[in-house]
This record gives sequence, C-alpha cells and structure tokens, in this order.
Amino acid sequence: MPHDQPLSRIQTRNRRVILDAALEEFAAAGFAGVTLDRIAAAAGLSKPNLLYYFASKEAIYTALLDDLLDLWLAPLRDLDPGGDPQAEILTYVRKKLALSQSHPRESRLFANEVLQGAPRLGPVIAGPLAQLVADRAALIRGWAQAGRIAPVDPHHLIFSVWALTQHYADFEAQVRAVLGPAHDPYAEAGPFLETLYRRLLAV
Amino acid sequence: MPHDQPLSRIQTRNRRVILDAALEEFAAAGFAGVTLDRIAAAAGLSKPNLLYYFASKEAIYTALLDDLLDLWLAPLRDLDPGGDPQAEILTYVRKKLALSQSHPRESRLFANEVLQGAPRLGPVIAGPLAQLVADRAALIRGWAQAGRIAPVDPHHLIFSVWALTQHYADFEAQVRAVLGPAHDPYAEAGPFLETLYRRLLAV
DNA sequence: GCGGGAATTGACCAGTTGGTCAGGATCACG
DNA sequence: CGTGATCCTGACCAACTGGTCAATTCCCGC
Repeated sequence: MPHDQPLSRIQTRNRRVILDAALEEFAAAGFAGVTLDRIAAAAGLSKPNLLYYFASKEAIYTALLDDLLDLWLAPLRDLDPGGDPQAEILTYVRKKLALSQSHPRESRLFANEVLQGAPRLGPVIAGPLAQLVADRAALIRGWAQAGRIAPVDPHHLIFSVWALTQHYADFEAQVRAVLGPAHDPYAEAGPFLETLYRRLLAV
Repeated sequence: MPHDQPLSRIQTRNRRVILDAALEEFAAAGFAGVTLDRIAAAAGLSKPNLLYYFASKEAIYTALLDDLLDLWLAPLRDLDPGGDPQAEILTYVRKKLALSQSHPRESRLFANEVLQGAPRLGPVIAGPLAQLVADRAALIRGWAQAGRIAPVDPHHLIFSVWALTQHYADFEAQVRAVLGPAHDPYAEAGPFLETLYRRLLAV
C-alpha cells in the first residue's frame, strides 16, 4: 500500500511496469475488455501483487488517464502568442502528429475514453481542457482579426488538428490496411497536413 | 433459429429491435463492455429469446458490422467521375458530415472496431474497402493531374475527410464539452469544412 | 546476521457472464 | 378447432471476473 511519502525503488519500478502493461492492454481493448489477469501477465506479476500496488482495476485506469492529459495538451499549451501565427499553428500540427506517432497507445486510450462518453474524464474535459481551448481559441481569433491568418473558426480549427493527427494513431489499423505495406503513413501525412494548413491559413 | 429462406413477420420485427438495441449498447461501451442482459433489457426481450434469434453475442455484433459498411461507404462510392471535381469532393464531405450527424452510433461502432485493431472487420478493410479507396484515389489523382484541383495526395485527402467528419460523432462528448451548450457543432462544422476544402483544392 | 517492515503469493470467494435446455405458450393454417 | 411449427421462458451451468486474506519470502538498516 503506497502511503503518501516515500515510494521505494521496488515500488517505483513495479508501478511503472504495471502502468506500461496496462496502457498496452487498455489502449487495445478498452476498459471493459481487459482483465486484471491479462495486465498481471503482461507485467510479469501475480494478480494479488498488482492489487498491492493499485487498489483496483479502476485505479490503474485512472492513474493512466491522469498522466495522459499533460502530455496530450502540451503542444497546444506551447502556442506562443509572440510568434508568427502561421508558423505557430504549423508547429502545433507537427508536434501533435509526432505525438500520434510516438505515443499511439496514449492516443487510443484517450479515444476509447471519449468514445464512451468520457465517463471518467468528463469533468476534466469540461473544466481545464475547455479552459485551455477557450484561451487558445481567443489567441487564434486575435491573429485572424489582425489579418495575420485567414479568418477561420478557431475552435473548429483546433478540432481539425486533433482529428487529423489522432486519426493516424486511432485508426492505424485502417490506414495501414488501405495504404498497404509499401507506404509510411506518417511520412506522407506530414507534408499533406503542412499543405492543408498552409492553404487554409494563408491570408 | 433463422433458416435461410423465409423470415417471418415476428422474426423481422424482433431481429430489428435486437439490432437496434445492440447498436446503442455496443456503440456506447464497445464489444466487451456490453452484456447480453443489457441488450435483452434494452430490446424488451428475455436473454434466452435473444439467443433464439442470434446464435451468440458475437453474431449480433457481426450482423451490425455487416450492415454498416454499405451505408458507411456510400458517399465515397457516389463520387461522379463526370462531375465537377471540386463540387464532387465538397458533396462527399457534406454527405459524410451528414452521416456523422444522422448516424453517430454507427460511427462510434465503427470507431470502436477499428480502434481495437479491426479484429473482425480486418479482411473487409484490407479487401473491398481498400479496393474502393484505391479506385477513388485514382480518380482524384486524375483530376489533380489534369489541373482541375490542386495537387494533393488522394489517399490522405480521403483520410482527412473521414477524420474531420467522423470526429464530430466519435468525439462528440469532447466537442460538446469544449464548445458549451450554446453551440451547435454540426452547424458550425459545415461551413468550416467547406472553407477548408475549398482552399485546399483551389487550383 | 538479524529483526521488522515491505513485497509476494496460493487459495479462496461471491458475483457476473455467455450460453443451454426442457418445457410451456402462441401463432399460422388447414 | 386442432395441430404442428414457431416463439418464449425459468431454471440452470461452467467459466471467468475483480478482489480478499493469511501466510510466506524478501529486502534493508542496524
């Protein structure tokens, strides 16, 4: 039972191993599709030992979601009000696409959660996340009104970045099956999205 | 036990009721997140009665997926080689967005399936679906080479339509939470996507 | 090297799940 | 109206699930 303070070496290692195994499983099968036995096997631990580190299956899942949001929203947070508008947004797109490529499991975990109505992430989405988006939307609206990018709905611009980048992680099975083995989805998506947003935002 | 031939009045009605209830449940919770008891309750039937009409939970799920694909791909199939390229693609986007709005459960069912690696739809995606996409990609490439739309990667153009339209159904919980109750996501998405594709495709 | 807390486990449990089955109700049809 | 097929159900089952617990092993500071 992890108290509040120390977190021993063994605790640190095993918690990480468990969360990594659980991320793999939850991302692939959703919360209900995963059993503690599977996570335990994937982590190389016994089921009771899992529950020594986390109070419940729910607690493991929640821990994963908690870790997720900071990583997920960082690129949006990074938008620099002082930078060049078009370059800032293109950098955002690039970072978000890179995140889909480097962290597809996190993307799928998040997609699973939201798909099912965000039962656990609901308050965070309606609260801090919505706040951040509102803030960045205002920034983008300012750029548009100053004539530095073309006028677009800033909320839907942000949605479009999410949709277009996360699609390559969340629907990877489909993308790869359609493109065939000879294509590298991410290598092609980069230039495509670059072109798309350049044309959309050009004044 | 439905044989091959007739399908009585009662059978027709109850199969439809079951599939409708199951669609609701599967779309909201994924295959593993749903129990036969829930489907039975939602359909107003007893569990053994469910299994009188469908051999298994799997069979219900599969029946839903089978029905899904035709509906889902119809707009892409409708692309008219003889029409105006830009208008054809914009019509495709409009139809696909309308489909997200009118059939969000189907969209989420499909998303759930692909998210989890398309374990059941895999062969159909790699087969007929990939075929259709290849065909339409060739058509679009032809338009681009003829200078009738701007040069873009046709596969990723199609992916972008899927991503941008399905996002509003699949991530509806997030979209609504971020926009707040005063906004109508679909009403705003229409003009936004119209602008986006107009600028992307303008020669 | 030893004592006590941390870490680990096998055995177990109550609840749930997908699915079965024998029998009863209901319907279509002559 | 009767009869056979269709439709429906309560009772049941084996397998699995998340979670518990007492007992054991391991590790670290002294």
